[in-house]
Amino acid sequence: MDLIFKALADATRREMLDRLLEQPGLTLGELIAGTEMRRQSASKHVQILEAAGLVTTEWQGREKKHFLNPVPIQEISRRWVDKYSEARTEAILNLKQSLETDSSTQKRTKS
Amino acid sequence: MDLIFKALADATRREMLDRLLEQPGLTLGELIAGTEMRRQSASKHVQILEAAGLVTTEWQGREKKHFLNPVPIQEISRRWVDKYSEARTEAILNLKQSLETDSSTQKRTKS
DNA sequence: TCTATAGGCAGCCTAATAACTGCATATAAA
DNA sequence: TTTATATGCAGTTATTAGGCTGCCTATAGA
Repeated sequence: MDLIFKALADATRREMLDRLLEQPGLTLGELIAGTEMRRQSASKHVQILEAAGLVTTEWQGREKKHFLNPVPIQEISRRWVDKYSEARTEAILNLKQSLETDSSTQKRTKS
Repeated sequence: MDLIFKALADATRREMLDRLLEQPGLTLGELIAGTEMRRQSASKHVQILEAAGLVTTEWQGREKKHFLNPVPIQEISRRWVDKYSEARTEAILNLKQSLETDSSTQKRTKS
């Protein structure tokens, strides 16, 4: 799971996933088209995405086609995000409680 | 959005969120109880979580209570994860396609 | 066969992270 | 009022991350 979160932490990599969502099968060269990035940098990003299972690849001759694999994202969503959804109601209750609490507890103007 | 992904990229911070999910209102001292981490390190993590909107705080006297805010996680899920869910069917089709493609395209044994 | 193209791998450099120490401030309790 | 506790802020250091250059291999096409 850590690999997935780490992979998603970088905006460049999220953009790559977006592009692969729109256009499955892009090659490395196509992925960097229109960007300032060097091929080698993009290659490292792809490695990280592959290690996280977010991208699969397929060689066709000398070209390497890249495909998005949405499954890990969905697993994170199902196994991790969902438990926080259940907390929503409780969180709102907490908030209400704080608001109802005497506002004199809000000292320490510093920070 | 970047702040949220960055905040979630660190396992220590995800553990903090887990603890705040289970026990809302923990203080900084309570948060580091049982860990090897120094208070100052935890404080920085909390700052990052606060900046991402994942944690809200409330002063009570000299104590600072911490609360999980699950909303940003849900927004990410709704606005970002969901679009990848729609890709699932298509991704499976892509996979099928690759499998059906002549396997002789799988050269380059290296790497 | 020769040349151009697609990509991998290694190494280097810089910036961002995450941990720590030391010191300061605010509140609580004796 | 004095002391202990809860936290903040600044600065240092080590590790990680992301980008680049240089060079190598493999395939495609003339």
